[in-house]
Amino acid sequence: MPKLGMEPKRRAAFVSAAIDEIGEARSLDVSVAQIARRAGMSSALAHHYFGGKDHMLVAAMRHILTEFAGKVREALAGAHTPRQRLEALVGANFAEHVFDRRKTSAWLSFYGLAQSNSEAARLMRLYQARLHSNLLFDLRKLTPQPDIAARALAAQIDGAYLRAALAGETSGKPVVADVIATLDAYLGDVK
Amino acid sequence: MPKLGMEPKRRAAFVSAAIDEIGEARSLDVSVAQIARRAGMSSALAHHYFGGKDHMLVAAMRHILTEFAGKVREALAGAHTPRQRLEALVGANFAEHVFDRRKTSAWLSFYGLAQSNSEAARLMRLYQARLHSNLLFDLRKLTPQPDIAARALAAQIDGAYLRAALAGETSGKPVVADVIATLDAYLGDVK
Amino acid sequence: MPKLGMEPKRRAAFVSAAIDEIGEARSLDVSVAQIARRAGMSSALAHHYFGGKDHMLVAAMRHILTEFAGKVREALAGAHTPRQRLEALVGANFAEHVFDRRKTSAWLSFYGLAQSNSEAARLMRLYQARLHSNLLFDLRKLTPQPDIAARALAAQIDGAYLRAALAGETSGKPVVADVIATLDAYLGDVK
Amino acid sequence: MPKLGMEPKRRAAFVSAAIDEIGEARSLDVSVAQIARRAGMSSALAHHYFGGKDHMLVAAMRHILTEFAGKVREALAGAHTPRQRLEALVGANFAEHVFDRRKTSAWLSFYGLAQSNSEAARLMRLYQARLHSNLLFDLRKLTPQPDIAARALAAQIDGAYLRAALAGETSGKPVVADVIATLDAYLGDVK
DNA sequence: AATGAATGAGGATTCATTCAT
DNA sequence: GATGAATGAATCCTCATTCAT
Repeated sequence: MPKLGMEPKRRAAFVSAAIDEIGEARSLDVSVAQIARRAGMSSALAHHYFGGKDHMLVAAMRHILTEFAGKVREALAGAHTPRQRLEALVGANFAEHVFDRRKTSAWLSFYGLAQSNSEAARLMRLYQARLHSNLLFDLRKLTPQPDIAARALAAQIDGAYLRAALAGETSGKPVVADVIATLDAYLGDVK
Repeated sequence: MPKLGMEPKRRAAFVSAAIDEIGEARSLDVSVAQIARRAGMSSALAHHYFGGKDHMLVAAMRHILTEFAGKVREALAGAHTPRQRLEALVGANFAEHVFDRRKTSAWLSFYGLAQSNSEAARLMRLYQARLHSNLLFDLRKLTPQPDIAARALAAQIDGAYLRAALAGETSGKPVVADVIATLDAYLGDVK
Repeated sequence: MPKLGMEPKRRAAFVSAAIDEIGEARSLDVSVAQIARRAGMSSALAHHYFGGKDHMLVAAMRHILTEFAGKVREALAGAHTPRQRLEALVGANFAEHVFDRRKTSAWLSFYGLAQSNSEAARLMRLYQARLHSNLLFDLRKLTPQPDIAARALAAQIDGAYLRAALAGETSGKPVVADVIATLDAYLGDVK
Repeated sequence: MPKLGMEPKRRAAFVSAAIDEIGEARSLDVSVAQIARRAGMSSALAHHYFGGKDHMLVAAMRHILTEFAGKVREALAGAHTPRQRLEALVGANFAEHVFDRRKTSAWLSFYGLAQSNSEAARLMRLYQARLHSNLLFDLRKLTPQPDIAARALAAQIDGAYLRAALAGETSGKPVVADVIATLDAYLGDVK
């Protein structure tokens, strides 16, 4: 059974199982054994690869973040004007792929983890910094006060995500319009 | 020994100890025994009063919410125009009393609880509904599209709170200005 | 079932069960669960009372030592001349009660524990200091060089105990004569 | 890659690493993985060579014993009279090479192993028999009661080693004089 | 020969919860 | 009403050992 070079695959399987399990349980209180069972491996192997439960959870968080960053990059690649890029960015934050029930649930749980685990906190700050910087980049070209608008939009995006996730919304579509409305308001475009 | 009428005081002591403990641990993973020790009572008594750990956590959440609602009411009582009331409302959400480190930490942890505990979810929805309705009440008098602005402000308030809490900010002051800026943007008041 | 003031009895039961278990297994590699089962209680209670496995093992070591000290005191109480006292002391070290298979086995295991556990090391030093001081007290009255004789006798006692215990001897009687012979040799009494 | 005739070297490396690891941990509770890591090989290879952890520990014990026997033989080779031989023998038991901290620590741990592992017990008996027989050989030429003196000296040697090792002494020198004093006492040589 | 991969078994420890007093 | 006593269940983690390569 044991083959060479399995580590990356096994790690990915654990991470995926962890996200599923957390998403289903709607809590980080899932046992390593449960995750391992779902991944079809032993809990001992999980420890072998990750060194501990927390490291595995952080790996799961990192995975979600990396995947999300990729989607954002794709979305931005298809946009050309600053306005288009901003709309694409907001859209990416509420895309179906991101708004999957299991992932929103896991993400909300990570807010808890980020309070007590420094590596999780670091990842959370990384996410926040990226979002803010992405917004700022294009807002600079559209308004003389890009900073305040960037902070407002970033906060609204996170808050709207939080509210929608807690409400169990399955689509982020309606929320996108709300965020764009704030963008318009800041740009002074009365509709 | 046991005095009459002690129950409310004891319950309050448990709730207060729970908030402190959660705030310090930055996690809901605190044991009933720890909370009871801090409260100066036995863990058995905690069960006697609350019927279980989760019920006690929900009671703590309810306490924070009730206290917060009182502060909001006070703040609104001192305001007269819609504009003043809105500013007071935003201010109340980031008042020092609310932005205490232990409370922000507990509140963020409750986001996790609200995902798996239906009573906690109910309280969270109650909070959200109140915030939205408070915003809407005054926005109605100021703009023809109060709904979208209310949703935007509510989301920004929650998101900003989240970001500030995660960043470990000790004051909510700077954030207030950001939210008011969005209000101005929606009202078309260019500064 | 739970009664008040049970702690001392329970602790004693755990300690006794621990000695039996260690003695039977001839090793400190016994699980807390095994000890608890033998004591008729749960392993959780063992942790409640002792705070951890090592603390329980040290308590067992302390128990053996305390009991032994009592036996020595008794033996010395019945002796009057220095010579009688020395013989009584040597006899006490190899008395049947002390030479019980389970206890010798546990004691040998404690030599291992004393290497890595500082509290066990402290107890071991206490035992050694007591033996040496007891020997010295009476040798002072019998020889001009009591120190060297005390060290010799103490070492022989421990070494003989070790050898007999490893050999699985069930009686310490023969050994007593050997130690007394050394005493005689030091006192210059040719037999 | 694998070279021929490597087995003896690899085995020796494992044994040496095991002694070091046990000596450092001051306990037999060291994992095969730790030992293998220190030896620069895989834990699987350790099993391949020794067939199991206990066999490896016994091999380590045997190694210490064999090495020690060699030192004793060397020491005896340089001595000519019975008295010289006895002094050389005692000296060898507390020579620096033997009294190395890691080795005393490992040796004390082996007392534990000898209680539950029959092969280790056999080795321990072998050591004891050798010591006794070496002492007896020369004592026969010096005293009419060689037996009792041999037993006394053997016990004192082991006991003194035990006490010195537990006390963390780094030199066995002082102890040698004590043992010789007992020899003198038995031979009736008053100093 | 040598190892990375994998696991089953077991261990200490924690904890919410129950119950007699 | 209040608590010390007690536990069953569960958790994370470790480790000796096996096996395909």
